[in-house]
Amino acid sequence: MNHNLKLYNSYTRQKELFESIVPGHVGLYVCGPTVSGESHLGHARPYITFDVVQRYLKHLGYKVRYVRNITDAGHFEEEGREAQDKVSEKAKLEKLEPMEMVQKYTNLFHYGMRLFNNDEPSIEPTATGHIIEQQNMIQTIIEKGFAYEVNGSVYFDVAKYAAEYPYGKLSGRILEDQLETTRELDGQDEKRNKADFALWKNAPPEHIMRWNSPWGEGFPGWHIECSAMSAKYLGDMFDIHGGGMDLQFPHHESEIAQSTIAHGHEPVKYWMHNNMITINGKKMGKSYNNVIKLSELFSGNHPILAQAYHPMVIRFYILQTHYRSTLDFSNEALQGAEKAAKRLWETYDVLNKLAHPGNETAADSELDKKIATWVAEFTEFMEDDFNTAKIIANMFELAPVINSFKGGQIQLNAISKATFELLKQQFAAFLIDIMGMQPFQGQSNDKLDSVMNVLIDLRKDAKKRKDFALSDEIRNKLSAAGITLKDEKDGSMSYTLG
RNA sequence: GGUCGGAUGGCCGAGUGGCUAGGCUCAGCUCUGCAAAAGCUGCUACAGCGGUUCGAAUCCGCUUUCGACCUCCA
Repeated sequence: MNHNLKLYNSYTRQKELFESIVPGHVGLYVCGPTVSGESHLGHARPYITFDVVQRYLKHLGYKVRYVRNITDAGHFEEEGREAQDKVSEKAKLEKLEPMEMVQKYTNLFHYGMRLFNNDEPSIEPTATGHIIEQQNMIQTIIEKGFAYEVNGSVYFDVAKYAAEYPYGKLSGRILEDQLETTRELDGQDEKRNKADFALWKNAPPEHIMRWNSPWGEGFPGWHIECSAMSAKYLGDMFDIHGGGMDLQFPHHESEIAQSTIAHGHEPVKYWMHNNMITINGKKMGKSYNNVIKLSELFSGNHPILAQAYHPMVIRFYILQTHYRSTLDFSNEALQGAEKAAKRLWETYDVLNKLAHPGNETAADSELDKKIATWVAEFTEFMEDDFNTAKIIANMFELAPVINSFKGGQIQLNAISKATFELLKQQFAAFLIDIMGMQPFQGQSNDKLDSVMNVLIDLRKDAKKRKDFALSDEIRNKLSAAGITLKDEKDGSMSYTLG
């Protein structure tokens, strides 16, 4: 593979040259959603971020197997309280079958992903569909002596693990701190150490989701699903594991520990973590009760929202910032992103309609060189840890030039045919194929086109007769209907929807 | 309390030891019957205090301040 892709590995805390384990192939695992509720703006970030990652890897020529799970078993545990299953608990409240609710939120999630124009993962495994795999993995860990069973539950022995392996390396924490902060055990506690985490939980009688196991009826612990499913579909050592930074500990740290024992080595070559979306400086998340759901975002139906935002505006807004920086939500920021995204898209349209005269040498070699540089930097920036923010900045450097070609301020022969073709091809490749942008204004169609042509002819005629009252009326009424008419320099007229 | 990461102009945001990031907003101009769009021009920056350096917003230290994780979280 001919590239110089560097990505920031959270595990080593530095940018590393990407080299796939199997030449020509990439295994990518991204922690998917827990479908016990509707996805919100915060969830959009990892899935858009890693969509671009897998798009770029494909662009480089890799065959990518992209696995993104659906957590539908809802196996969470809460310290100091009886283990409970949030999925089944909420289902009772809503009087739905657990799987009915899981299905509903899974569908909503998929709907959102499609609107964002995220490619579908190659495999989207569910936790409930891989109970056997999870049990097998737990069994292996028990056999190797790193897990113990108590009253139908199985726990991972973190202290024993940490004696031999660097537990806490990914999240940068020291186990001693965790072990020392022993809190009072409230009788219920079965763990040998506070830091131990559940691989399998015994299900209390009221628990709806339950499966048979060698340890009795129960349900899998939180972390084991990702380890079991990634190993099944990507092998016990795969290239990239992605997810939100908030999953680094304990989720990903535990994945490393489990897999290391089960397979005898670490499971992942490169760990990638996206930063959070914040609102008023605070992380958007259910614990803060400050989420804006995707459906609210698209409809504008939320007290904080000044308007509705198109999915492509959200995508652009997310890509305008580097994925490892926090990104603060505000109406102002979204509105800025909306204008910028529209202008960029229109520039792309303009570029597509330009016809180069065909000269081999550039009339303005300096401009020619500048353009070639800006275009070449698309690749350079992408390969520097997926810096889409800088790519977009370069596209805006190009925008005035492209528009000037159309406006006539700059002649197209200023640049060579080769440079023009490269510009056109790379602009499309990065904007459409790699960053995954698509048109976000209303799509026109043949019928609308013919209706509009009638109106445009009427207006042209009115203008010719200097009947500006009529020409303005046509334009104003269309504008009220959400259609914008533009008088082009050459006397023609064009229209845009929305 | 522990660990880690930020503080950039009206807003959002990139980034680097010396070279205009970019976008949005705002003002002026060109074009236009008028608009819109587009183009051109302009406007505010690198939290504070020290240090290293010929030179730091960029490296180091301290201070102030915000946040993330340590519990479910993308």
